[in-house]
Amino acid sequence: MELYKENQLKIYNSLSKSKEVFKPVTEGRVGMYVCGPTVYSNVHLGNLRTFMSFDMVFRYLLHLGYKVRYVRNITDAGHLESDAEEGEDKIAKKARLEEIEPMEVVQRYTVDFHTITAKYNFLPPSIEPTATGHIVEQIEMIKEIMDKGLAYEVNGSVYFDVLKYNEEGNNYGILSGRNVEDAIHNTRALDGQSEKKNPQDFALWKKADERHIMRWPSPWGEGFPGWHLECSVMSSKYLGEQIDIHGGGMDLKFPHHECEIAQSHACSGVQPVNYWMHANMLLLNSQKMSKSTGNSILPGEILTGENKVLSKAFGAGVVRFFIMQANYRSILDFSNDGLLASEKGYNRLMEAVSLLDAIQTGGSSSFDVAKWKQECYDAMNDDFNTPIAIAKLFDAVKFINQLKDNKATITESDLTLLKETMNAFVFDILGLVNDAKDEGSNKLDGTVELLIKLRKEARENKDWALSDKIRDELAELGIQLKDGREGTTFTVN
RNA sequence: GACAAGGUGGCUGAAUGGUUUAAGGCGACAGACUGCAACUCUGUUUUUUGUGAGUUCGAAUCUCAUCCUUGUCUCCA
Repeated sequence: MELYKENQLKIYNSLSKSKEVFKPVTEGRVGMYVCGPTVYSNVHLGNLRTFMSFDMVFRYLLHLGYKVRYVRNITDAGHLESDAEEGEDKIAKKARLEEIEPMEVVQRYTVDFHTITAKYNFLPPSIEPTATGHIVEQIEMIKEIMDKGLAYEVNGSVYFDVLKYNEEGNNYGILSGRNVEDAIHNTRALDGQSEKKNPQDFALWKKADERHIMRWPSPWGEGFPGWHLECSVMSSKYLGEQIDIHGGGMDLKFPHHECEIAQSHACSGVQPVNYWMHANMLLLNSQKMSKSTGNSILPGEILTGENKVLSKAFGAGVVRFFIMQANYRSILDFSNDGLLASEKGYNRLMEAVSLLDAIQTGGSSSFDVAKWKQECYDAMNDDFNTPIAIAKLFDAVKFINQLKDNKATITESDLTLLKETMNAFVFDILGLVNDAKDEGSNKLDGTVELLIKLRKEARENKDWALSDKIRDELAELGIQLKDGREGTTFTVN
């Protein structure tokens, strides 16, 4: 029997602002859409956290036995600059600065994005559609919205008529809690000579001026699609009119997701998303990340240590563990101290998992493995509460260490259950990787074993100066010797 | 200004009315181990939940006020 039948998953729905029992449209299948990266620069660390949260959601749904179609788009059409660079496309701007083709920029940062997500052990989505690959569908959707009378053309651009949409009994603002009247007051002063009917209307299609490189023909002339349209188009194309889960960063709630709801609802007449999930933001050293103040770091720079923010390089598994120790809906403070603490905890967890293969079984168990297992699932079923799940894993770590010291006992069947559950949660669900695993080569092993042997001889001769020299200099190289009852072992840090 | 998400121990970070005299990780302290350490293990430790009122038999959890942080305010993940 599939695990989802015995686990009642609850998800916090941003739309209702409450935890709801998860019930997919089609039993046993889940359609999930997550707003993907804009590929005109390296993926932002905060963005990576969002994607990592949904990678965990994807993993847990798969673990529960759902057939999941996970769609995460690539925004490669670029968007307008919000500052004085009027009418210029972000990707086109970058391309001009670097004197290369726009699609070259797209390609470079798409590859970078895939490289980074692979390093952080993300599962690839089921479909990764691009905005530029769906221009035809986007034009079709605009036509459909115009046919319903909810969009209008001005000078080669098409805008969504928000006021009319609301007059027909809809609620633009249903997700973000904003009301349309306030929006008028807040934007009127800034938006004097707009060609829009109302300031809160948003663009579905934008006319391209001469300088705009990325452009496509349309019934309204040459132009490019509005930012919000691609997600409506691609989610309905691959997941249908009503999808189960739509995810993204908190910052996308308004206007992006609000506009998505309006566009999709205008076409289909139904609420397009059953469960809206929003991952919270990330701070760096208790402050917002900003390139201009230097308070920023790229995901790749964490792994190499080439940055001014952290004292050393950290493995992808450590970073992932650190992020999973916080709830996806909480603001997370990324810091050197936080990572150092997580690294220790992470190492303890991994050591315990490694120990599982060498455990002796007995006639009884001094730990209720079945109950513990259920508690792990209960944590995940409660809106993917990974911090609690990890706390539970450390209950098992303590037990495993007691087993190693023969201070606890376990039966054969309980050990099998313990191993299965630990591996499922640590590797399949949390997606952690054992950073240290593949670092030691045979040559290194042999060399260190030789030094351990020399040190052992020195110690037998009470030559503490020599034995300490070997120990300390190896430590400086990142090789830590561990003197145990049955001899000396080592780990590579 | 409006809307949204938050403010919990030395740090990180759970718990949304009573089984929590606030989980787990890190740190600190003590013991075991060690030639001494480190590692590891075992045990102990700290806060009364931004501030001020209120509701309740009972509040971190609900209400009100106030301060602070972060995000967003229409083409910026």
